[in-house]
Amino acid sequence: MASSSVAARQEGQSQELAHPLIRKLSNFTVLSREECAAVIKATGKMFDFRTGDDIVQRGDLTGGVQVVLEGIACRYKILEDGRRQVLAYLIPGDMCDLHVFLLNRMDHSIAAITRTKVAVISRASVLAFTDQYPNLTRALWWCTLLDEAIMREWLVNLGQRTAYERMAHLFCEMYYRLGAIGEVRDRSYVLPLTQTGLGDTLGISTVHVNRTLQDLRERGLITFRSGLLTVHDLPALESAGFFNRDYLHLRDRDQKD
Amino acid sequence: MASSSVAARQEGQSQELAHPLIRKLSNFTVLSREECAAVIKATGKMFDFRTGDDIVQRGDLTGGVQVVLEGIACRYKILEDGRRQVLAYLIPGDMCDLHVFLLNRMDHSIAAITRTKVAVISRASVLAFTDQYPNLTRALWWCTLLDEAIMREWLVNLGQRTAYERMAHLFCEMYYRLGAIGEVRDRSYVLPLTQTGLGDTLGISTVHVNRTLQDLRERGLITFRSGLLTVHDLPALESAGFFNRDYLHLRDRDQKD
DNA sequence: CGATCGTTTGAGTTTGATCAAATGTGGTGG
DNA sequence: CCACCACATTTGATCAAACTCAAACGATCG
Repeated sequence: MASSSVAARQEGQSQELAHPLIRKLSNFTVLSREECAAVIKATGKMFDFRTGDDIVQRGDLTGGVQVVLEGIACRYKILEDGRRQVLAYLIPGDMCDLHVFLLNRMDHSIAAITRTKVAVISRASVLAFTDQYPNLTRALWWCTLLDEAIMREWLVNLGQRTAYERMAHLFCEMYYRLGAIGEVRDRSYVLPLTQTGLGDTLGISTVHVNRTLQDLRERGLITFRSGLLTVHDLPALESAGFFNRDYLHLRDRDQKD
Repeated sequence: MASSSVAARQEGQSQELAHPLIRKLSNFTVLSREECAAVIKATGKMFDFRTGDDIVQRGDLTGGVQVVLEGIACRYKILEDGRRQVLAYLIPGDMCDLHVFLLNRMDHSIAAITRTKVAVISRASVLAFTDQYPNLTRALWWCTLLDEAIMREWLVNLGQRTAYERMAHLFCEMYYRLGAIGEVRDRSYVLPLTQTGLGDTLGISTVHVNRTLQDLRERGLITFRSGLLTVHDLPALESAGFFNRDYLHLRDRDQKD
């Protein structure tokens, strides 16, 4: 269903706005026609990944920036003994590895959690951006700062909140992030995670995920069935998770509910 | 003692290397004489903060970048009900708020945990950097990517590791970060935290911090007295914390122990 | 020399993990 | 269409990690 909505946008609107990255960068600045063209021109080969495939692996050389066009992916790290922590979810418009500049190798992996379409922008193109398009560079930089803001909130989540609060918070966050790219319909969005995946995200065991989900459901806040999350009472969910959307730095137009 | 070592460096070396920010940026690239001069020229008024003072507060307008010259500070967020999570430690050379570009307001606060000296680089100067010095811009950007890498590891810490492992991991991280700027002597470094502060960092209660510290001490890995942390057995501490320094992206010259 | 703040210890409680097993559910092939 | 398999969810029982509360003890400082 994600793909059908992208198709709809591509028919109805200009190429610029159909490009998820340009839409994302436009949240921060107004890109000139030239800058948009540069982004589109730099967008190279496209790749498809199946559910579960690694898009980038720890230790890989960072060759360029991969932009998610469709689907959802996640960053994660695995400890020697198998424990796994999800670090972020990537939705259309997000970049996998603006780490091109950081050392040569990825210090974590990224996996597709649905069928995911990715476009590559070469390292050379990004370097060229920084040389020629200061405004575009700032917009890209802004993306990394936004990622950071989200990670800070996740730190608070894992460090201070209870399992119940964490889960409520995560569901609120995804509601707003996906809402901002038009992927929320009827107070519902696609969240193709298993309970194990949720556990690896929230730092709790699968069993406890299950009980916490039941708790949220019994209180009438959400339902989560076969990868579809429905929010029945957003204000209640937000207060359950101590959620405050400021950190997402959404533009006003995205903030209406 | 931090301040005396800075003074020593300033006498013995060129002004460029004495500037903590230039030293930090030099980890990523070679700055030209002109770029160094631009950084030094942009370094404006200096401010002193006492232990416990807020350097920046949540909601503040971001006016410019503040660089830590001496001392240690921490980023933190507080929930409505008082729970507090430390998000990062800032040591000399680190920047408080490269968030100048992100929305106007800080979404978290920064506090001095020792007497801290800070220099301000105006927003205009940073914008000018991005217009005129692509190489310098990339170096600044790299700093935010490094911050991100550290935050990712903290996420793993809070999400997956036990209290004992978390603490071991944190002590390893600070050992290497402070070591890279010459602040480790005799396997010891200044870590001016209370047990409450450690708890807010590691997501555990003060009481549990105390017991975990005792545990680490009894096993002969560290001692932590009056703000001085001594590492008695670094390899053991690293394996206790599942620590792998790759994520710090240290240069080889810093990696010797 | 109180007063304040930080550390330490003990006892009881809670949260969440682990282990084990039962119960869906969706797909595949006969 | 059914049997079967793999995988995910749900439930119960037990256990361990970490929290809370309470109190004592130790520094440090005006």
